[in-house]
Amino acid sequence: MKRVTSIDVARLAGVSQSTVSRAFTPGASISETARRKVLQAAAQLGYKPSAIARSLSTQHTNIIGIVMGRITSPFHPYVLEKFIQALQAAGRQSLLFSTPPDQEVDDLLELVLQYRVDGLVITSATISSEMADECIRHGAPVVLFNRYVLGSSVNAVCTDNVEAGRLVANLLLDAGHKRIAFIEGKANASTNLDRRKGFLDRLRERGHLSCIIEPGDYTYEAGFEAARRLLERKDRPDAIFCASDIEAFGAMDAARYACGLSVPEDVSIIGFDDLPAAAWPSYNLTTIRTPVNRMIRATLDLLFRRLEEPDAPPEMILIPGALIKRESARLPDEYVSPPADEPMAAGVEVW
Amino acid sequence: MKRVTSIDVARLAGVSQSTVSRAFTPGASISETARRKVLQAAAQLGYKPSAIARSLSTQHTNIIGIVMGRITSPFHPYVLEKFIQALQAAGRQSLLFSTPPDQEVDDLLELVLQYRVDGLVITSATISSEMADECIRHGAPVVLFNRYVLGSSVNAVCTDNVEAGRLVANLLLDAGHKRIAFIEGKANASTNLDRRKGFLDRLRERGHLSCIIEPGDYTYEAGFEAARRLLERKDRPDAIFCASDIEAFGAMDAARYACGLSVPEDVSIIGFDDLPAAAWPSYNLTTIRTPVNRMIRATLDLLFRRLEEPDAPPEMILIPGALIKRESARLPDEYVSPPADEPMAAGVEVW
DNA sequence: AAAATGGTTGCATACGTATGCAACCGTGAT
DNA sequence: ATCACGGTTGCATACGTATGCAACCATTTT
Repeated sequence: MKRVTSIDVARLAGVSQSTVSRAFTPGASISETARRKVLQAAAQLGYKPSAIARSLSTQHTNIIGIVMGRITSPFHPYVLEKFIQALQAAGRQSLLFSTPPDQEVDDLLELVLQYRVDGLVITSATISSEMADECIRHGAPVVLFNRYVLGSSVNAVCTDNVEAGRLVANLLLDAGHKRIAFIEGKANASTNLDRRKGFLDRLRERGHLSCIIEPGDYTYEAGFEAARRLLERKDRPDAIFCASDIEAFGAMDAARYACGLSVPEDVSIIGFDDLPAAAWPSYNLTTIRTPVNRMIRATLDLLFRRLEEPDAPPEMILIPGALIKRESARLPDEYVSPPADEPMAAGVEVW
Repeated sequence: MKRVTSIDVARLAGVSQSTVSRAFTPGASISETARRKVLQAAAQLGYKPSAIARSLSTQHTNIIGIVMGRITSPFHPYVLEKFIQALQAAGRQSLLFSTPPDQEVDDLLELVLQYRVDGLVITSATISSEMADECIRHGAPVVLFNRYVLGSSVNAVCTDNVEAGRLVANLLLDAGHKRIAFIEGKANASTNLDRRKGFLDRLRERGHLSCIIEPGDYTYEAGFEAARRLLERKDRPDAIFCASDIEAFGAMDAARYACGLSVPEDVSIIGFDDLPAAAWPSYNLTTIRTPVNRMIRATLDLLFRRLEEPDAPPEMILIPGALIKRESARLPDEYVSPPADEPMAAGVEVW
């Protein structure tokens, strides 16, 4: 099973290897007749140029590395699909990595860099500024998606989680809720931390000092159990802000099926993300929509700009979320949300 | 920004380039002292071996191509995550492609092969035997996941959709349902076709000739609308088999919130897949569990065997699904399902 | 002491493509 | 007819690593 190379094609077409190469290089200096001869010979032999050899020669691979924490987390598949298809459309390939529970991102980076990726998108995982610099030094600019590094030494695109947390605090207080609780996401995820911080800060600023905090981990089960614990207390909360929709679903099911309560009559529940299921009548969840599409666009835009100019100073782009008002929470009527991003949907054009 | 190569390291360490190469090749013939010298020099220079150059030299890339129809389809993210992590653990990388709505798999294959992948997993998309042979000829064995090619000329791992369809037919008839309907998945997906075929064939074999078929496309919205149409008929069905869980969720919501019916008192609903949400109390869906974990294991196993022996005759592996009995359907008590695969969960070890 | 053995090392080359450079060709201008 | 010029082509080399082969060394065997 001998591999067919450009030399074989050249021989058959009666030209030099250079000419074969040029026939496959758009914009190269080659006559139409030569190109036709070459392409015909190539087809006859079943020749496909080797991207590996080309990469070695040109010093770039056209490969973008994507490092994703957990692919199964809500809306990550959506992000991944949009990324991949946009990159494909831009003539680039995606080398995908997922950090297993026990592994650090830094170990993976070693591998990623060995494959000489042209650039790198890291989703829902952080890297140190030093590692980012190391990537730059190896010629691969990095953009963080949904994470950022304080001091802004790394390119990053992120939801404004703090501001969104503050918004929810305002809304719940404005609607007259008295006993307010928060169900956390994964303990030290920056998204969770920021949402909590904005929420608690704003509550405190408005003189509401007691907020019960239940631990969670961005799963349905955690939301269910946390809500059950909350709703079985004697000082049962009348409003629960969940750090994610998926936990909010668990919380609603706990309220209804484990505690026999009504939502929002007995307790208001607010989520975060606006997953497609949030619109299903079973939940009809009031939630903060993460501006995924805008984030994806911003990330690709930033990445492509950095591919051109790797040494430009890092940018950090913060995009606001927006409230999507449905039926799971009592909220003031007068509030109107600023225009939200499009919802997650197959047809959305990101690039 | 000069790239640091093995030659630079060799110079600093006072050895030959070959020795540097060997220091990074497990099992190569090199003394402990030399290896240490090299590794130290490499660390000092920030050297990382180039996987590209290595690939060119060794004639294999350690890259597996993964072609996935829609990443956002139910349980695909799960499959992808398991694949990626298992491949990573086996020291291989994943080049991921997703077929956009308008593109054919065959065009993508061209690209995939240019990157000289060592092997190829294709999920929820089919390729012709000719293309599979072409891949083999280029040194990349192919395994289809969740699809197969008739005539069994391509390696494939698949749920036994026909048999599962027959099972559901039996169960619904045994429970005494009279007006039975089927909500389809994506029109010409083989999974949809096979489920329908098994279901209808078995109904017919048992003398039940009338089954209303509503079109669908594997989405919540389609399930919702299809069920609404069904349930507004004067000869309202008393049982609906949905080609997927996600459609079943839509169907249940339509029954409850659009038609004011009770499930399963007024209508039995059965799904397919056993998504995590099927176990949530809001749905509590009776469904056929797709044996994803077994399928993933079988696929990886088959792939790894073919990487060793690319020319072995193709295998087609069919894995049975199992009924997961919950509360959305009236079914005979006596039926006990054979042992099911583990449910989809983060902790499941696939490799 | 000589020879055989096994472990290390370096040399030279292969892997497949891209591209700078010089050579070449034909065309139109002078 | 000569020259300049732009478009094509081939030659030669670079890209960074792996590896067969021969040379080398230290150790053990005879």
